[in-house]
Amino acid sequence: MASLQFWKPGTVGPGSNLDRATETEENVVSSAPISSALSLQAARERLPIFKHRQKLLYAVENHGVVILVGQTGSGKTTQLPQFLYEAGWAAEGNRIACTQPRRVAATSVASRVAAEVGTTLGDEVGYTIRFEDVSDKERTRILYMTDGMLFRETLIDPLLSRYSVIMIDEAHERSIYTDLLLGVLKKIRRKRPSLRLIVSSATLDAAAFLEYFLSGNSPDEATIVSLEGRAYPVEVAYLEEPVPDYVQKAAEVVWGIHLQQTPGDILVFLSGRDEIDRCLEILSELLPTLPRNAKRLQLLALHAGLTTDEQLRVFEHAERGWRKVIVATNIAEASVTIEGIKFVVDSGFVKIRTYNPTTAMSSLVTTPVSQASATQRAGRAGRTAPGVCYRLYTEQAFERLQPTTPPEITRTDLTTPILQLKSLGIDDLMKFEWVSSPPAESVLRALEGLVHAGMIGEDGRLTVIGEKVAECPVEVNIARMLFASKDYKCGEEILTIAAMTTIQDVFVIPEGAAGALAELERRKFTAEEGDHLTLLNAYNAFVRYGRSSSWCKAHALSFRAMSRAVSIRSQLKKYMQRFGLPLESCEGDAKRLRRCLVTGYWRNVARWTADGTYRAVRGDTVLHVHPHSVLFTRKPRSGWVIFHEMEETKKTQIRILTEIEPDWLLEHGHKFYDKHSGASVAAQ
DNA sequence: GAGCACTGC
Repeated sequence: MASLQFWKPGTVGPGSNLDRATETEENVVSSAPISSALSLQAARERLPIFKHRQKLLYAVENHGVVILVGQTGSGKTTQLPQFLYEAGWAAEGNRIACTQPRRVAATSVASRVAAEVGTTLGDEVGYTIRFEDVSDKERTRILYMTDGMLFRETLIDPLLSRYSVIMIDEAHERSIYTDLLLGVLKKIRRKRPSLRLIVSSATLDAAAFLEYFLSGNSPDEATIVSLEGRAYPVEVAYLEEPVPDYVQKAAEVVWGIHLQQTPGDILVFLSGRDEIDRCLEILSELLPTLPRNAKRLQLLALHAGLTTDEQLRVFEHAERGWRKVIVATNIAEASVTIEGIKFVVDSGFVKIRTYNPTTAMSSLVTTPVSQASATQRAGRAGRTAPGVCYRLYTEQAFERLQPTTPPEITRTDLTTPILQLKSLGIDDLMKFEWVSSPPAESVLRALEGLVHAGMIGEDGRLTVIGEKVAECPVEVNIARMLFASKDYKCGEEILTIAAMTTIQDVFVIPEGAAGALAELERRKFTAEEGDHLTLLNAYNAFVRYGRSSSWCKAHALSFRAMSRAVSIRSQLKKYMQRFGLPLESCEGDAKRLRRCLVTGYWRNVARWTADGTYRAVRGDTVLHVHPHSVLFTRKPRSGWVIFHEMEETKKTQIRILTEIEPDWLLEHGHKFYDKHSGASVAAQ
């Protein structure tokens, strides 16, 4: 059984100043009810950031870029935009923007600040996220938004002329849009020096951001301002010896903490759903051995695959005499904040998606976390009181971890980002000042793909269709399909399919017996042609039965995902109308519809083989059908399929398949060879 | 016969 004497202690985090300000957390979804603007104002002024007010305003006044180093709880996100507002930065029709990598953060912070300012949300203080614009064109002075939204705005207003100050929050997370925005903003600053930037970041990355903005500029272009945080100290304990099975060890450690009877909830970081289930299973087998007088242990899972209701359960307070243990994926590292966590158990692993430009394949692999990640995880134990973090690896192993996680831009398909940069008039990508350069191979492959798809001409400039597709918030191949629907007279259906393929986890298949029932429900939508038409059926049924959540529940569909599909569809519909693409129905002519699908997916073709797997026509890779596919159990009659995406996990899998006829590929002028017979099966 | 880390437009 777990015994904690093997641990070697150490400490991270700030000093133990327990005389703290009243809790007024930012970025917390479940915040306390708002009593009155007056008491909020009092709470506001107790925040540590108030001591730095003059220093901050001076820095913004005198430098183009301020790198702001401050921990969660310093109040930067809620207070700094207000300081700037009060200091007159939003005068004369100017706006102050603050970007967030996530939608919930943008909305929850905006509503908090609106309350502090004493205004209705959407008036002086507002937010803009995809599908929701709660702001006023004339009156909004402080605007919270997702970084993706602000990047999109640069496509319409390349100098972002409405804004006087732009604060890029959580920049250390290095989302792809954060990186693209920083690159574009550096360029904008040269053309419009009156624009001020604030880049908010964790300590580790501040120097890199400073160096980035100073490069090629005068020394007073950028400066660093540090704020003290308000987190509590977290004691860190390492294993003395590595363990072979960290899932087993995680369960043992949780059990050990629990038996010690020190109060406080436990948060465990594992890499995925499988591990979470296994860990919870081990713990539930131990439950009967719990001494009669001991506290009870409430076991909870937290990962993105759960329904909203299931996710919300982790926020409920444990009943008297119970302790919560939440076994989570990386979702609990930054996206979801749970109050009252006193113990963190960190496996030191995370699943990371990386893109290989050479094979055009992405892979999802369990990888050791970075030191920055491990520090962030540990910090989850010290939000409301001092805490302890148990790392399931040795201190030497921690020292060997890479300092930060590689930014998303270095491990993703750049097709869409590059199309958008081109649309911004950035034609020479080699001269673009990336915060972190993506691999040259990625840039080249993306350009090559864009030329193939007809988005970029031989001169390297955007084509007419390329200009339009750059505006569309979908992947390039999907956009191509939308445009081709005009020729195949199936705009209505392709629009639905485009929306459905961009959402994830449409079908909710629970564990155990309920899962088998859900599988049967799912089959009711099955189209024999494949998954694209099955998704179309599910969408049409959802709309026909009144878009109801109870209907979704009864048919194993995610109401959240389906509602999102409705929003995406109506957004894409506006683009189609703008581009003069007709919304005709194929009137049940599935063949026409499938031929249209080929216009988008002609690079994703696979051929069935006798052992039930497929071979990629490009690259000859062995491909496994994802178990959620309606073609998982069935051979396609023609033996040929197109697929939406492929991903390497333990095996290389393809998701969302549709059967096609090989000669339809002829229309795309691409040549494929049958590797076994050597015969050209489709040639121009 | 078997599986999907997390975001965002």
